Amino acid sequence: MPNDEIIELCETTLVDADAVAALKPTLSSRDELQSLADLFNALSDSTRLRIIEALSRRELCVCDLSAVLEMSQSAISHQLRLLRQLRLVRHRRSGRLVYYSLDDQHIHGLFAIGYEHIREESLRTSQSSSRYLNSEDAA
Amino acid sequence: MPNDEIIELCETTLVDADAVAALKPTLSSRDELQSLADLFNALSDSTRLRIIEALSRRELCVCDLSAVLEMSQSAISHQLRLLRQLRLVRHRRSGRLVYYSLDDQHIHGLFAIGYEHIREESLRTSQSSSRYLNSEDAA
DNA sequence: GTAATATATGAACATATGCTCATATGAGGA
DNA sequence: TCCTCATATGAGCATATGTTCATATATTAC
Repeated sequence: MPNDEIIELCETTLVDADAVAALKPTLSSRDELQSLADLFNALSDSTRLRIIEALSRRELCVCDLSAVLEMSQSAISHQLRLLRQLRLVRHRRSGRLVYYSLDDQHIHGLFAIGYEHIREESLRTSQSSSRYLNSEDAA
Repeated sequence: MPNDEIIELCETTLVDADAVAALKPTLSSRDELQSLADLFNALSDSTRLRIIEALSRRELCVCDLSAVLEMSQSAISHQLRLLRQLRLVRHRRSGRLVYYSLDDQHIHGLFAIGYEHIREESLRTSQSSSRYLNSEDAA
């Protein structure tokens, strides 16, 4: 692939050129960060999170998942495909049924930390409504 | 808001009706999972991850961030707005410059776990290419 | 073999998203 | 005041995404 086209972004002024130069080589590669982004992207949709939470409790076949989420079988299957491709779920066939289960221990950790964030965030916003700080950006 | 419209999804057959009925009330609310999804969504784009990683090293003004990422000031500003609204970054004004920094300890944990996943995943895929399992879903 | 059923998948559609471009805002210096 | 510069933001556009609908595939029962 044709890498490194000439980038002309010299519109910007540097405030701390040394810091910028020192920082750049220490950052992760774009590929790595893209993979990370793909992982988080799998968790960025509430339907997929609902699927993941349900599967974290027990293995389920597609039709039961469909019933749990009250969504169409097709919608569930499409999302399962995505989760499968990212290796976040595992599947096994049993006759006509296909059972899905979680295939990643990291997900529990990500959920746990995510929940901490949500909880503290709801605290923060309820505080800031009765306080003088950060009246902006509350959208 | 008009909640609970009549949902008719009885197209699906239940395999384990008891399990489904038992599982449903134990799951998180849709609002909670939507908030979680919003958080992960903020991390689901590589530009934003690059911004977050840079800010995790040091506070930066917009123009230096722009230089570090080699992207336009406008693109960076738009993404910073999103991160600000989600309270993931903090900003302070200094004359004409605006300095941004990370405003969330959870992000480090999310990054760490995410990286573990990536690393193991790259192991798994390099293994499976020389093995007989999982020839499918390798996309 | 055929029929029935569980799941997978392609196409289509509406909506969301990330960038660019042009411009607005806000602060400092003349 | 007027000008300059750093940042913010709205509009527009191209692409991505989540769902539905129709249909394909795979397995069991007959």
